[in-house]
Amino acid sequence: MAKRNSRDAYEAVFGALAHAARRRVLLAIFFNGGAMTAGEIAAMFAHAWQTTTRHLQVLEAAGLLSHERQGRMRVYRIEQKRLTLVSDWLAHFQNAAKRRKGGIQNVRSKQAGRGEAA
Amino acid sequence: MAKRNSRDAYEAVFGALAHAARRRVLLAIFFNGGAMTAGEIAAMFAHAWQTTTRHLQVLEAAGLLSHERQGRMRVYRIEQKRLTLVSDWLAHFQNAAKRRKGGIQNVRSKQAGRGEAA
DNA sequence: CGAATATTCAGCATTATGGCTGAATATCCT
DNA sequence: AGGATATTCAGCCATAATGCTGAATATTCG
Repeated sequence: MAKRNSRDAYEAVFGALAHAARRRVLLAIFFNGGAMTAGEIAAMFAHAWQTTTRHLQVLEAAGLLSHERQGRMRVYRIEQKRLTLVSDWLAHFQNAAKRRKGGIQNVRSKQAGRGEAA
Repeated sequence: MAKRNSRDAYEAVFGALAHAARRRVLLAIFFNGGAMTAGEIAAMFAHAWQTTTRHLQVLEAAGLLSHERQGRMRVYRIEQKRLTLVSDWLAHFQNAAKRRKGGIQNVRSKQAGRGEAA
């Protein structure tokens, strides 16, 4: 319970990617074949293992990682598909069609009512 | 002085994208032709204008926006090129070559010394 | 000039984050 | 069983991030 697409999905994914250590974890797991044990991951950082544990939880909560127990160790696997959420978001900016070209020139003369839009 | 590529560039950009309001600002400006006044942007949100001002500063510090004064109003323009930093990062995961396939199977049997690597 | 408009700057309070240390759990080995 | 190994859980603290309100600043208009 925590990854129903859209809504907070973006929130979780972008939030997870906001920390260098977490981005590093994803990259490391990826280049390691897609999976790594918690210990291997924790060993990459200078901070306490427990701190990494928390990062792993954030990544997992965002759906970017999943884990599976293997004996007494825990293997984390990267969920690449989840990253498409980011590329999808970026894709918006590719859509040159919807861009209402002109911008700056006709910018002044608007500025009217301050509506709300949560 | 604060956007020498790499190092903190990723930090700044991913950090800026971590907040929904800021992602919304980028999208809005983009679909508005690439530029919008501070007031127009602030009007999209339910929170105080000053709060938006801060978001705009974060985005600008990350190099995702730039501004220019136009009379008594300030026009913010989106710096799309800066977004390539994100797609570049995502591209790593496309490189199927470097992936050392196999993963899980040979995962146990490692777990050795905990080195540091800030 | 003086009022109105458009915006940012400053400082404050609250909440979120990230890192630490000390348990607690679950396996594995002998 | 008892100890070592692999990890997470809990709770604490310092710092960062967000949102708010009250100035302050620059520009335009009558």
